[in-house]
Amino acid sequence: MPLKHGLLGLLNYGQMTGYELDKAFKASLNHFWQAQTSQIYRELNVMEKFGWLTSEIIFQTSKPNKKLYSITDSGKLELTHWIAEKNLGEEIQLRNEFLMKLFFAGERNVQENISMLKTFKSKCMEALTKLSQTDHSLDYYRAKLGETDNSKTLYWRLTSQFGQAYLNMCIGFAEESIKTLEE
Amino acid sequence: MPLKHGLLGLLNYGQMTGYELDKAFKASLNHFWQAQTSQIYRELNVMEKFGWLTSEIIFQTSKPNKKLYSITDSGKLELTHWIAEKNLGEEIQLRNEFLMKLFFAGERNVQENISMLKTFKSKCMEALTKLSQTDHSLDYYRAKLGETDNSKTLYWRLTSQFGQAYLNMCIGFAEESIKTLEE
DNA sequence: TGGGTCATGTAACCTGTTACATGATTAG
DNA sequence: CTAATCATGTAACAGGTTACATGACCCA
Repeated sequence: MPLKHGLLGLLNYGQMTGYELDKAFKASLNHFWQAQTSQIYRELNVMEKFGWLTSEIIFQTSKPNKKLYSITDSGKLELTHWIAEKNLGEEIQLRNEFLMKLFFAGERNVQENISMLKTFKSKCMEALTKLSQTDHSLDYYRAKLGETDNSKTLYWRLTSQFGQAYLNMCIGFAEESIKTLEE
Repeated sequence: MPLKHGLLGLLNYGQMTGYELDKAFKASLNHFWQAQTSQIYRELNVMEKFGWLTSEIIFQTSKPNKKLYSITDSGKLELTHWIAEKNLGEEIQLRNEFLMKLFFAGERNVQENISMLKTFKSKCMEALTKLSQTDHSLDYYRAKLGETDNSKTLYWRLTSQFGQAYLNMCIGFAEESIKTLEE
């Protein structure tokens, strides 16, 4: 359950409301996992029932009240167990709708497919730009956590490097494929 | 709906039963999309209700009866529309549980993380071996379709090349990351 | 006065996963 | 005799998506 564990991991850095979690999630984990705001609120309820979290309502005037979540000891255990799971294997599988389209692209003429690959390439280049923005928000969160050493940010940076390597690979693939089709 | 359209695409090559579709799916599309057998049967029912397919029951002695599906004109239209959709964008997003674990790996000691990356690397190398088997089954299906030209198999091969490039990128990433952590 | 931020969700639906069920034939 | 192949699913549950609702405050 990667979404639940992602939320656990973020709460392990400190207490947060659902609203803040949603923003933190989208600023840090979004390039390799996506979640809707509504889904995050739903999962938080479930996780509280599991005993992984506790919540406390903060009453506010001139702003809506909010619910501050904290990770419990049981939640911390769950997080470390999940990280240590030896299940790596299904987790590496690709699920890619673009490749599904490409697979069946033989139904169309070559020109349309070249233009599809060009669109793909430019989307990847856009995404690459956005990823560097993720790096900036990592710096922001590191400052917020008052991290002096690299123990956490090192791994954050690794995931972002993976994202970059992936997108560069996609761009290279698109270029190669376009060349092949142009022959 | 990539699964429905993947099934449409396969049926567009010729009539098949659910059982045969399941095998064809797993032999050709599985490296970028996964589906359970039960899900395939369920989707076929839905697609028939949509009018994308028709089915005919083949009675057999000494073997269970079977249901042979054929794509309709409306199904063919749907397939080509879906391929031509200009939505490329969400389709390129990564969803990777391994990266989620890596992101939060700062909670553990470096040795455990190095060993996780080594496991990751060896799983990727295994997957690379399996992919070359996919190439063989593509040859098998090409022969079955009696394809003389490359119009379809060219695109099949491209998706397989993408898979190879992806896995090689993962292996390189793992090696680099292990080096960084060993410092 | 209109749009953005703050802050919470519910409801319905679609898609994916897991577990289970049946039962004959055929190849080693 | 046993395991695989053939061939079909159902049921329950988990996870993801889409659409909608509420309402005050603040800034331009």
